[in-house]
Amino acid sequence: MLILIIIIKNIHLKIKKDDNMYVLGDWRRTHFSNEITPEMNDEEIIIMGWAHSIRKLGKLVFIILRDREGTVQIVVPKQKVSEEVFATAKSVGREDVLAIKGKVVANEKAPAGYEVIPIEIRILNKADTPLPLDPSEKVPADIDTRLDKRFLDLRRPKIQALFRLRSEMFKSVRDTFYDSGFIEVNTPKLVASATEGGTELFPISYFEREAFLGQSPQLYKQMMMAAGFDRVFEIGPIFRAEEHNTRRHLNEAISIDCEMSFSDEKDAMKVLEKIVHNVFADLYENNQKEFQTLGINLTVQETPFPRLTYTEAVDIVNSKGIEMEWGEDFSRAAEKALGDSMEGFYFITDWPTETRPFYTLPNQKDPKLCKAFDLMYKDLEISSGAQRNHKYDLLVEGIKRMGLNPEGFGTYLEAFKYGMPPHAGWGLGAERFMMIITCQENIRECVLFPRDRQRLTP
RNA sequence: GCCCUGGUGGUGUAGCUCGGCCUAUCAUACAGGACUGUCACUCCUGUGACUCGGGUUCAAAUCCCGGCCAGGGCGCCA
Repeated sequence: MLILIIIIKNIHLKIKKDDNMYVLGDWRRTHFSNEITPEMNDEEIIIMGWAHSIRKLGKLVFIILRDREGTVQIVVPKQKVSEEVFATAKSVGREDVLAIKGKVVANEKAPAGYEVIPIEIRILNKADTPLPLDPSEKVPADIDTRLDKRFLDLRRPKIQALFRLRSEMFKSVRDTFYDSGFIEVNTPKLVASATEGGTELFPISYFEREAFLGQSPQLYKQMMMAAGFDRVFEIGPIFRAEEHNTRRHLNEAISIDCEMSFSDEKDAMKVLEKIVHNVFADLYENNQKEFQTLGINLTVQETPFPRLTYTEAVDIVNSKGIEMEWGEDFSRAAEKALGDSMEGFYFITDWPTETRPFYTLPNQKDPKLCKAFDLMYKDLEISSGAQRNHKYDLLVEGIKRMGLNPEGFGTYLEAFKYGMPPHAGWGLGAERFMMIITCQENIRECVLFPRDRQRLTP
């Protein structure tokens, strides 16, 4: 008889619990974890998130609930909660999605000085077991495993912090652009021809024609100068079909691009270093929490950044015992030699014209050199730019010299015939910039779903 | 594309040099049990793996060859 009663009671409990399974109902979150304080003692709140870790101690259960902003300890003492709440708490598994209505209790024994005693727990969704990787970081996982299960990897507080910083970086960049008189534009990523030369493009099928994914907004943003926008910027994807296999290359990346009229390369460099400096200053000011989570001590480098001519840089490389001819681009060994002798950000200016694309303006006095620059951080190139060639005839000449066919450039070239102002600009690799800000060795860490030579999923 | 290193439970690893005592180590995870202050809880019991193909050998996780994949380096990357 007693057994029968227990069984019936259990069934009853189970049905009641199932009623609240997966049901959000009219519950809405009242607080994120970081909005709760010990001063809220006795206040009733609703919190929602994931079961980060669970410790069951017989008649006492601790659930660490994790949301976007952090964690909060839920304590479930059998004597202080209903039988149903206690049973639900005992059934919670790691990474289950929970909604908890409960009371804040100030308690020195709790990690944050407060904890929450639940009045009702709703399991909004169960997580399958075992988890394909451990979001609580007890056991490390290879980057390959992590990227395969990225949705779970992204739950880790460190990874969340990194992508929060990425978002804040873009916000800061936009703020500085807007404050400096730039207009944000969007240019096509489906393009008709590969005539720009240089990098390999991804061919795609465009109805009955072949098209390509854009390698750079370069030609379009220059046309915006002919359009009279004066100063434009674009933040968008670029695609490069190079079979590179390194920790600092991606086949799909985000490029922060700008172009400015009635300006030379020195003006462009000033905008670039202002953007970079402001990002560091803004993140330093507003995001210490994220840097703490990542264990990074951010230092803000003052402007102006050091300027080094290409010729000076070659001398430094050679003085370090790395052989390099004037006129060559820097090899990895050369970049590393430069990185050894330079701290933080620096510019390399006055490049040999031959090493730069056709749209770069050669120096009038010494046409062997051109008005191009790279922004480096130690041994990593993060941006390159230049004053552009705004004279139609010189541009056509440049295109021919690079072995390209001017006829393939269509409207781009035409834009130079009907009133193109002198202009300059640059492109900054967002992921490489993030590598520097967050001290990452592998660029894949800075993208939600990286695309590289082998990886096309998830 | 080239060079180096590697691929062992869900995850991360030990074992490989010198083949057999491997019925494969440990941690974590997972399942069950005990526990009212955990915070990497603790304790007990249990589940779960040798990248694929070929070869050498009485015998292969271990040695050889090839494929695939990964990590690192280089090249390529206007």
